[in-house]
Amino acid sequence: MAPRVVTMKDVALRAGVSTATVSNVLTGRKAVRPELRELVQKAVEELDYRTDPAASFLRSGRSRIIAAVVPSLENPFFASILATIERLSQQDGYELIVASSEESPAIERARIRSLVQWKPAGFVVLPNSADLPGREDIEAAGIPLIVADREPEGPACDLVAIDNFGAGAAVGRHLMDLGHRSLAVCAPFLAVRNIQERIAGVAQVAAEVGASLVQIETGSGGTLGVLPDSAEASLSGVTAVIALTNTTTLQILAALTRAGRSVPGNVSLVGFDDYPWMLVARPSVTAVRQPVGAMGGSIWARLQERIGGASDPPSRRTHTAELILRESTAPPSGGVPVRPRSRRAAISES
Amino acid sequence: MAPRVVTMKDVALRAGVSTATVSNVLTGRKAVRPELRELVQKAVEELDYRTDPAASFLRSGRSRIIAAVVPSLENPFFASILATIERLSQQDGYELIVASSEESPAIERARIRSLVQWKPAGFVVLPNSADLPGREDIEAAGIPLIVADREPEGPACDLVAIDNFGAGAAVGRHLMDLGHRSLAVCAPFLAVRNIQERIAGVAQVAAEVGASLVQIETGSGGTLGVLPDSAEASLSGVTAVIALTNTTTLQILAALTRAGRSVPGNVSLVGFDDYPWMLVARPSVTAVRQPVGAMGGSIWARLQERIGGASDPPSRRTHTAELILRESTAPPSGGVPVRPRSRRAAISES
DNA sequence: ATGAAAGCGCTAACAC
DNA sequence: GTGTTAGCGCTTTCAT
Repeated sequence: MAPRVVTMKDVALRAGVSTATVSNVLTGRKAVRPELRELVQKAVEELDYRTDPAASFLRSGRSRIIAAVVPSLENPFFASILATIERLSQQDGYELIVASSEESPAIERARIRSLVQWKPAGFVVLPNSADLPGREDIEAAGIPLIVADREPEGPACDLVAIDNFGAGAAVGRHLMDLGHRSLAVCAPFLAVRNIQERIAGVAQVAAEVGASLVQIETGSGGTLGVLPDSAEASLSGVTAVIALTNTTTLQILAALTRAGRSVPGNVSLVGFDDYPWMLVARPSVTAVRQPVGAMGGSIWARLQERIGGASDPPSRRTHTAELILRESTAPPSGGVPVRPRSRRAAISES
Repeated sequence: MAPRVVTMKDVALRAGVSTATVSNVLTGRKAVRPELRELVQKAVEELDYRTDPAASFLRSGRSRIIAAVVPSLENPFFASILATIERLSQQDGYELIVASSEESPAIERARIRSLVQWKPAGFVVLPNSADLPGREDIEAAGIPLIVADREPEGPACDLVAIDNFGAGAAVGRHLMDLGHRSLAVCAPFLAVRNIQERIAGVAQVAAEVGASLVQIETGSGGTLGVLPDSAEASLSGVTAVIALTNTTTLQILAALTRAGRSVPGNVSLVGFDDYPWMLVARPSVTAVRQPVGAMGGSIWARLQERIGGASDPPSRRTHTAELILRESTAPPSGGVPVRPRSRRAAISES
């Protein structure tokens, strides 16, 4: 079937050197005289030799694999970040193993444990909860780890995220400027760090002008699942709703529509994450845009440094989100805007 | 760092058997006396032993990895299928390596070639084009391959797809029933097999009643990229537009909105793939729903059979798509529907 | 700077 | 049915 597979020995033979030298040329871990180096490279070309990852993996105890664990492969936010990491890591000769933690800390831990077996060159984890179970497994194996999106509790680790507080504050400010004084924030789960920070941002701005703020937990039901009764009730008392995740944005929009409330006439809506459909929705949706491409880039950049042996203290890389103003936000019925609107508003610097 | 790693020898020692027996218990490739079997399992538990995939991989020449190559990780259609495969394969003890072919046959080939190195237990490819370059590499390595979504030219292979012709026909019938006689179909590229089949389905129904049908190629520009002028012009002459992919659906909806054409008053729209946002768009979008979960399930089921050694001839598994009727389709201005509408219409059986 | 040789931990032959 | 043994192809000492 396979027409005889080319091994390193064949290359060594053809180049007239030892396998050790071939290995040194290929891995670059030891200097080789330029002439031999070229001889080897020529032989590699001619034979179309490719390193057997299995043998390399077994002997060196490390694979050219990057392991990524995300809460869901279907959520476009995670998918975009994975796409960027796949593209970049692939260019550097790594393959990407993906695992979904299905929004469950227990699964997250199990998936990490089995991925550690593969001794990947690096781990990228977007945690479900503040725990990050499995962190010890990764660290015990001495594998570099970059955490993104949500910051776990415990000792500092390399983190890539957005300025959640700033994003929340920008949304709050926008709504205050429009004259809203009665807000609701919604998320599947409120007890997550990034959600808490977004809420804190909104809350600070609201407090400055004495606006009220209710917090609504929608649970992890299907995207368009029915909201809890209490949530529906809370929603009815406010003039503006802030959806703190992309799934919540659709959920709330559907709920408001079902309840017959016109947006933005009756209630304003701000969404999280910016997607093409928000432009074709009627009204188009004002939303916070997270720079997913840049985040993926930062994750890979930092992971590369760690794989390369960087041992500096853990760093936090914070990206700036941007509020995209569209039609779903307007002054409350009878209210008046305090300041003029611009089409975009940068949220913060980092 | 690592507190001494548990090897198969340790397990053998503790259970008082040979490593071969341990291996046989673990892989199940050879029968082992029940008592010993239990002894080994106990030792495995107690020592928390896990097979080193590197060594197993090197020796057996096959890894417990599934390789999946898709045109894009960000397109939700592909993401959903990957999510299902990840979940199912993970349950059976495989890890999933994903690769994006970036809609390019050249990249597709390159990615497949480097993945073949990992000697995965199986390949899943959703091809970019009719070529499926890289197919030889997979087959030469004797690795089972399941192709999905688009059928490649050349010798038959295991395929999982939808009944594209039936889907197109159902859409066509729906629009004919509403009284439309001037249609347009749109896709990024028309020269793809599944797109051609969808068009053929529409065309057949259109021909039966003498309706006109124009084909528009929108190119692979950004989702909401501007349409070519010729496309805009073609669009202006029809009373109904059928978007044949999910990206096209958004593109066309945006273009129609930009052109100030009301949907469905001025023009009807049918989309492809069914997403939550289609429910909150105004008007909500009539669309063809592909059973992505079931397709992922079929892919994994067939791949498992092949991994298990099944050598029956290549099979085609065709799933039935479903037309979800919503607000974006209506009789053309001044026209009258020929038959009453129902909320759903099954497209075909398979 | 280079080569010789020793395994990495496991599975597949083979002998019993 | 079980144990013994020989590598899988590479990377890594360790001499030279």
